[in-house]
Order: sequence, then structure tokens, then C-alpha cells
Amino acid sequence: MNPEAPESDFPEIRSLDLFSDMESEHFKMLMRGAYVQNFPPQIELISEGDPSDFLHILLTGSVDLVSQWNGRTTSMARVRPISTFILAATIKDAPYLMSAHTLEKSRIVLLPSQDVRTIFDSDSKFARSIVNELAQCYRSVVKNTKDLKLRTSRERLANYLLRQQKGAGGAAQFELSTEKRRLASFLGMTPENLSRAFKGLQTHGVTVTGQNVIITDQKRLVAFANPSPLIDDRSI
Amino acid sequence: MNPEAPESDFPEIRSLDLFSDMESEHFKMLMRGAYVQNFPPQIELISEGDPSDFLHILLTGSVDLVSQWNGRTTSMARVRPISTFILAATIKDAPYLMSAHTLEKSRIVLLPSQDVRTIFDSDSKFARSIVNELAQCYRSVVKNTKDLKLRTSRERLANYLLRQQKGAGGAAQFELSTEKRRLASFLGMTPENLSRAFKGLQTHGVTVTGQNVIITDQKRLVAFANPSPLIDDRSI
DNA sequence: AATTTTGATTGATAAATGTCAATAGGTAAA
DNA sequence: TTTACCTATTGACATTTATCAATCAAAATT
Repeated sequence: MNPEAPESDFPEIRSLDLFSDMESEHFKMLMRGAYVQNFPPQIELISEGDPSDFLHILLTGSVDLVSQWNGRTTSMARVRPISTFILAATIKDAPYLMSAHTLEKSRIVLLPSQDVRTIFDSDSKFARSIVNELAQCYRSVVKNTKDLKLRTSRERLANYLLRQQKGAGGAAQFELSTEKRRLASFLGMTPENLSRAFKGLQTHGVTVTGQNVIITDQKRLVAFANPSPLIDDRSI
Repeated sequence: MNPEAPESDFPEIRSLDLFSDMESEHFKMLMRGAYVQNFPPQIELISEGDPSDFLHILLTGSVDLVSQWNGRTTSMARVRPISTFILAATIKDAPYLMSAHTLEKSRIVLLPSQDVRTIFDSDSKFARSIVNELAQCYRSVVKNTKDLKLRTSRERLANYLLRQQKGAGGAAQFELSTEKRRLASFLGMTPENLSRAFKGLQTHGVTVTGQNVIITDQKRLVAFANPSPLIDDRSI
């Protein structure tokens, strides 16, 4: 690979599904306008309702996407490296529907939205990748809606734990990757109710102490949670 | 316009945002493989989990998209003419996340998913349209999630009525376009609870008799509903 | 180490929502 | 018309979830 090529400066980005197939020249153009910044924790990166000037790419750290209405707040999603966020707003040149703030020290690439739209129009490989990414995002939100509408809070927690377990390698013991109050908000319940949901899962094969989760009875938990690939398998 | 062109056979489809910009030759190819069918009411068009063989376009009638889990069912969306549905599954060649059934006699175009994907790859205008459509769909689902997580059932109903009113022209009186039990399911509540929510809105400027809705006090309803463009404006 | 702050948990209670059963009303079929 | 069926509504009650207040635990700060 040519060491002069800009992709050598951004190998993590170039290797993302979204950018891996596009033409080298176009990738260069995109990266010429890119800003890379380090943000401390608890920084408001973008605010709900603002115009979408940049496509964001999280390189390290983590970001919470939240929405507000009438003084209430809910966590909509957790972004983990390496992935983009707020792609749809960038594409549509429409206001952000969610706010984003860092949870830890985070390294983030900002790509001017206008550049993304321009290159999209002239690079069909890039266009294909954007469509795949958007379709994936859409299906994730649909699955989340099904989770919210079809399950009780305890069932949502049980299935969340099974998904986390899978993501952590499948062992019976793993750590929660999230503060409990944020997890509660993401799952659509209060922190108090999350505590009670954890207690309620004790009889279904789960023990939690602090961040530590132990699935003491996998079969029992699966029987209770009844996970479905059409809700819980985030890869299809 | 050339009367021989196949678009003359499908003017309603050609005029859809999704197809209006694509090359004539590609549109012809798409339509060559198209089936147009009339379905009676209450027909299951597609089932959750099935492979997505066709992109569907609703020409007349109406379609309900529902999802199930553990014996529970919820209405995810209502499709009205003229629009496509289940685009993301077609693009990703992934199983449907929702079932679809007709609510009334419906005329529906079926486009083989493989054709859509093939032409997508060779027509950048079509690709652009698909991206716009997907981004729109994504944002709609996000708004719906915000509605579900941030509002009580009564607040959801109040805002739904304001959106319906706007869609019906803005007059104080309009008809519900949906059976109440389906509306209840779509709004994420039981039919009983919907009845009570309607009653609860009487003191906030709404009177409902049968399908007939009268906003007796617009200001009062708006004050209670507190609609937000970032949830309720489905065009941005 | 002591203090302060923050998050988690618990108990008591309230509010929201769901379930069940009964009834009313309207529509469609016989 | 009569009957049958389906939907909507209502009341009583159960369950789920949220709220409030107090306490506890852990982490951060002084």
C-alpha cells in the first residue's frame, strides 16, 4: 500500500464497512476535510435539533445518544468504537433527532456533511455502503421498538443480558459495560425498577453484584427471556 | 413522453420519489419483472421471518405492519398509498422483521428484490433515492421510539390526534382513519386504555364519538400535547 | 483519613397500564 | 327482521411501573 496515501493516516476509518469499498481518491477527499479531536468525558457533542454539519466517527471512548421531551430524558443508544453516528441526519441534511455526549475520553473524527453528500453522489461503492449501513440502522431501531412494545421491563433486561453475554464471548460471567442508571434509561425504565428487575431475575438464573453478572442457570434464563433472532440478533 | 415507454403503464410508480429520478431503461427493467396483484382484505402478504423476495408497493388500499413475540402482537406501522414497504429487508437481503396484511382490498406491485439490488448497483440516481427513503424511514422509527419512551399513553394519543388533524387538512373536525383497537396497538396500549385515554382528553379539548373527532379547544389540546417537530413532524 | 459526591438499593406509596368480565352498540349475515 | 358477531366501552381489580424518601456503598476529593 502506498505510504503517501491518506488512508494510511486513517487505517481504522478506511477499514470500516462504510468506507472500505470507496475509491481511494474519494476517500482522500473526504479525509482532507476531516477533523480529528479528543474530547473529555461528559461533553455535549451535538444537540437535538441542531443542523447536521458533520458525520461523526467514534475512534475510541464511548458516546451516549439521548433524546428529550417535556423535561424528560431517555437514552436511545450507546455508540462504541469504531462506528459512525447520526448518518441519517447527514444524508438528509436534516436536524439531529438525538443529542450525543461522551461518556469517557473519546477520540472522534468529524467529516463535513456536505462532503459526504457530494462524494456519495459520485461514488457508487460508497453509496452502496451507506445504504447497507442505513438499512442496518433502520432494522436495529425496528428491533428496539419490538423489544419495547412486546416485552415487560424484566423481559427486556433478561434479553439484554443474553445479548451482552454473547457479545462478551458467551461465558457465564461477564461485566456490565454500562452504568446501571444509563442501562435503565436505555431499557426504558427507572433505575429503581432496574434494581427490582435484577432481583426478579434471581429466580431465573441471574446473579448480579455491582457490575458483575453471573448467569447461574443459562437454560432457565433462556427459557424466561425467550430471545428471538428477529429482535435480539443485531447482525441480521 | 413516449407512449411506448413502460412508465406509461406505471405512472403512479414512476412518480414515486423512489423511482422518479432513475434512468428510463432501468425503470423498464424493474417493471418487466413486476407483478401487480389485487388482494382481498385480511390477507397475510408477508410473514415475519420470511426471506424478502419482493419489494412491495401499495397502490390502493391499506396495509398493517405487525410484529409478534411470545404470543403478543403489536401494530408497528400503517402503510397508505402510494408507498413502498419493507425496503430495508430487500436491500439487505435479510428476513422480514414485520408481517404485513391487508386491511382493505388492496392493489400491490411486487418487485423481485434481486432486481432492485441489481439495478441499485448500476443506477446512482436510484441509489440516491433509496438512501433518501431509508434515511426517512430510519428517522420515522427513531421518532416513534421517542414517542414511546418519553410520553404517557394519553400524551401519545393527544399528539397522534394533532398529527391526524394536520394530515386531514387542519379542520377542527375529522375522522379517525383507523379502527380503535388497531390504533391502540399502534400507540402501544390496550383498547380499554385507549377508551380511557379518549375520555381523559375530554378536559383537554377533544370530543370523540365513534370515528368522529372534534377538537373543541385547539389551544388546550396543544398545551397538553406539547408537540415537538423532532417527534411529530414526519416530514423532517 | 476524612469528607463529599454520586450512584445503587430498598421500602412505602402512587400512578399508569393491563386484565377480566359484563354490557352496549353497531354491522353483517341468515 | 332477527340473529350472530365483532368492536367499543365500562367497572372492578391486578399488575406493572414510577415516584419519593431514606439509606447504603463506592468512588472521588480534600
